[in-house]
Amino acid sequence: MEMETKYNHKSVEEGKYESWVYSGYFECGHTNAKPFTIVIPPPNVTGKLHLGHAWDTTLQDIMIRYKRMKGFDTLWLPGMDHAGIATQAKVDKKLQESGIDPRSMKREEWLKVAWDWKKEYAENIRSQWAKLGLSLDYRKERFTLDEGLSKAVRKVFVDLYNEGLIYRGTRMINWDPVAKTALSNEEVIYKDIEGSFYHIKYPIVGTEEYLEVATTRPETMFGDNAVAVNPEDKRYQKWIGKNVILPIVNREIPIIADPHADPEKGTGAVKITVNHDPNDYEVGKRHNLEGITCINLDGTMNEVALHYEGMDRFECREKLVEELKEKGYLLSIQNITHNVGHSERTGVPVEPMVSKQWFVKMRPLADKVLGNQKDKKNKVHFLPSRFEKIMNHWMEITYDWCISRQLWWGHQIPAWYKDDEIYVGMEAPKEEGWVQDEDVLDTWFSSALWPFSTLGWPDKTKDFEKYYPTSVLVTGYDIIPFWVNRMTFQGLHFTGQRPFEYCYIHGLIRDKLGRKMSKSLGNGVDPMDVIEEYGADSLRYYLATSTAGGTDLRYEEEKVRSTWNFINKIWNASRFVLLNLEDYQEEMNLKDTDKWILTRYEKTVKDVTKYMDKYEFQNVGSILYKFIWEDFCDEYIEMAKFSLNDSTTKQVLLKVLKGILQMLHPFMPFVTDEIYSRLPNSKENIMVSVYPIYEKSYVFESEEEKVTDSIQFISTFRNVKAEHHIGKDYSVVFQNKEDYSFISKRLKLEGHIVDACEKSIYYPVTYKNYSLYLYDEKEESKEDEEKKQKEIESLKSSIQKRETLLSNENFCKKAPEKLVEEEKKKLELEKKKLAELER
RNA sequence: GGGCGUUUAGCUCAGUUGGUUAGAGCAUCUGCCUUACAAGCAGAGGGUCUGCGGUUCGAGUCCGUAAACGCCCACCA
Repeated sequence: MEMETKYNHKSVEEGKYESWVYSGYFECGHTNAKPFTIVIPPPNVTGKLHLGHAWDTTLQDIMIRYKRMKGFDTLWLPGMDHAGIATQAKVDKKLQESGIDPRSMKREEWLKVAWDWKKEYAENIRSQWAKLGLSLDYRKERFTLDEGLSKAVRKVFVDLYNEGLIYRGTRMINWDPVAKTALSNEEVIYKDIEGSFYHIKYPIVGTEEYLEVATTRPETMFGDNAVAVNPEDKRYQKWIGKNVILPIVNREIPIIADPHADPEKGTGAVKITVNHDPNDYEVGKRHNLEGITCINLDGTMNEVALHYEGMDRFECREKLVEELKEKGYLLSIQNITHNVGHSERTGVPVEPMVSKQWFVKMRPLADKVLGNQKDKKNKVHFLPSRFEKIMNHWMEITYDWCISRQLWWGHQIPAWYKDDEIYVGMEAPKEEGWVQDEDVLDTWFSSALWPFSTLGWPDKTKDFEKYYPTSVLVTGYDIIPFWVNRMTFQGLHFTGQRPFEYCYIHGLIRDKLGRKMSKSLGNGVDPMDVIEEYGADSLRYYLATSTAGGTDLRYEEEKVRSTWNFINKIWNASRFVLLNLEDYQEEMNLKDTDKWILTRYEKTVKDVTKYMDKYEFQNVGSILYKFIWEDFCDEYIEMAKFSLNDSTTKQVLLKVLKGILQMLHPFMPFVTDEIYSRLPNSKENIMVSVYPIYEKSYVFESEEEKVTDSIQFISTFRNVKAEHHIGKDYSVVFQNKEDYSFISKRLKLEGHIVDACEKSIYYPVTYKNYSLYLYDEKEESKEDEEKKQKEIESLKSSIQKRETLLSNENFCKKAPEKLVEEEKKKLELEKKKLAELER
């Protein structure tokens, strides 16, 4: 079938993915070669993939496709994450919208709904992966709640518990009052918000005086245990040990001395609410204060808050301030901007709460990572390397990880209770009367095991033996604390090895103005829409080559369009080659121009391979773009038009085109497959063809230079001709006996060449050994003379600069000889040109 | 407060270990329908590489310093 005259991404991409999957090309285990493994960062089963996913997965697909063509046994393992809080929130919302109160359901009933949800969204995600062309081995697909992965989770929990690295305890934790669950520190996002600083009068018992206490959270005063002042603070020293009366509540609490009170902040006297503030909790421990809880788990006030019982915490704040004002306790209100922790998932301000939860003791695990990172051979290598610091810093300051979540969607904690006894084990105890912990584990607890749990661990499977540790992990820098760090310590602890050799970090996708893409701004771009308009190949190439590693990417549709143009260029160049391929023969009799393109091609193969091995796709992109568009299309194809009957030309065209397609294939799998399949003798599919290998026997330095010089001369000629607006009436006189046949053909000089010309207006065109005079047939203008003078001036100054440089002894002594020689040559050339101009 | 990143053409970005006249896409200007491609071809204009100081024969690149913007961590009564 003939190729269409324009690249049509829809018809090219149609049906290809299905045939790839069917053919089994994506499956690992075809060879005994060295394995190359990537586990996909499992997307959450909460929605559609966004551009960030498209970027992240494209990078991985490029690595996998490259390594596959390089002969590795590649495994790219797909999977998805149950995403505890996020999914539960979505399922709940859906139920509520249909008039059902999710919490009135039985756990089992609710889970059934959640699994249906999961199924639907997993299908959707798979179809998006297909659109992107990802070469995933679906036989190995995993889900974080799979039986196998659950087993790994239980094993890790039980082992850590037995080693004393998991414990249950009452601590102050971050509480999400909407999701009604505990959170880890990483799930709390601090945001600057406008707030008020309320100055409240706390009367001192037995006096007429009072302490002025400033707080941003007056509603917590029902739980106040004390007022703290700094022991060094002269203003308050006399009151230490006395009591104050809590307004409204009318409860006496002591004035204590504690360094936590900062004399510079607020009034220097700070109310201590042991159960509702992390710092106060520490103060409480130091002073043996019994905490008083005044807020319920759903964010409403409890009975301690007297007549505010049942009221939402923020409404209570408002009403309470009014009451304080009425009763004369409110001294002033100051407007301030302060940082308040919000739940990453529900977005509401978190409530510090004292609660019994499960924790992972982090110190020993983190130390193991820090130790391993000192081992250059076995550490996780970050790309770019600076991101290692982020992980190491986290390991240094990390503290115990709260892993229990009061949710239904997740791995239920493998702990059973009977009276005061606790049993932790892989399975429920056999005796009667044991009740399993209702809570589930933090989603990241199972994600942390992903690189090995997906390969069958803790069983000693063949996959685990062969494909672990994985080769590269690809993710955004925002996920380092949540995931990369935790995979690293769990991997080291349980497998004794790093979970991945390299950790390739990319940035975030932003909109054209540099803003994060978000639902609230409405600036999100659906990758499926982009694929519809420009094709997956355009999107992939754009995403992979537009930015250097680790930096953010501003999405620009114009650039995707420009990539489409590039593919259209490749399409048409291929069309040209294929249209001229009849009578194709297997003999090679290389001309200079063939040697020129082959030399450049080999250099391209060498450089591209170098950068592919370093995963520097931006560099690969620019090298390929330049080679394909400029060298292959603009020059070689144009040259080839003069020798299309030559079998060698055809063969060179084919050889270079084939290599181009192969090097582009990891970036644009669909269109390269389409064109490659049309090439003669392409028996195998491009994705399992052998990646081009640098061949020195096709490098011809002197011929390359010779042809490059003529190309430079051609370009100089066109430049002069265009600069002086010379139309079709002109004559040329060659100044020496070089071979101009090739140049004449490219410039279509035939009919313009004369032996000599009488006209006085002429322009010298000189490049290296080539030199001719260009005569314009129209009259000389003043403008032309000015231009000529300008050129003379700039030549003179350039000559001067070079002479100064060359007369510098240090330069001649210290600079590389080659550079000095080149400078000398250039100087001579310029002098020659100047002489021509001034003749 | 600690750390990191960015700052290069009108816009978005490259620029490998210091070495010709700092590159690309888009945009702009000029001339071309030259049959692979007008979503193209051939040319052109546009940058004191954020400022200052230093090392060097030579600095966008290395060192120091200042600024602007952004991010992370910690603190945040």
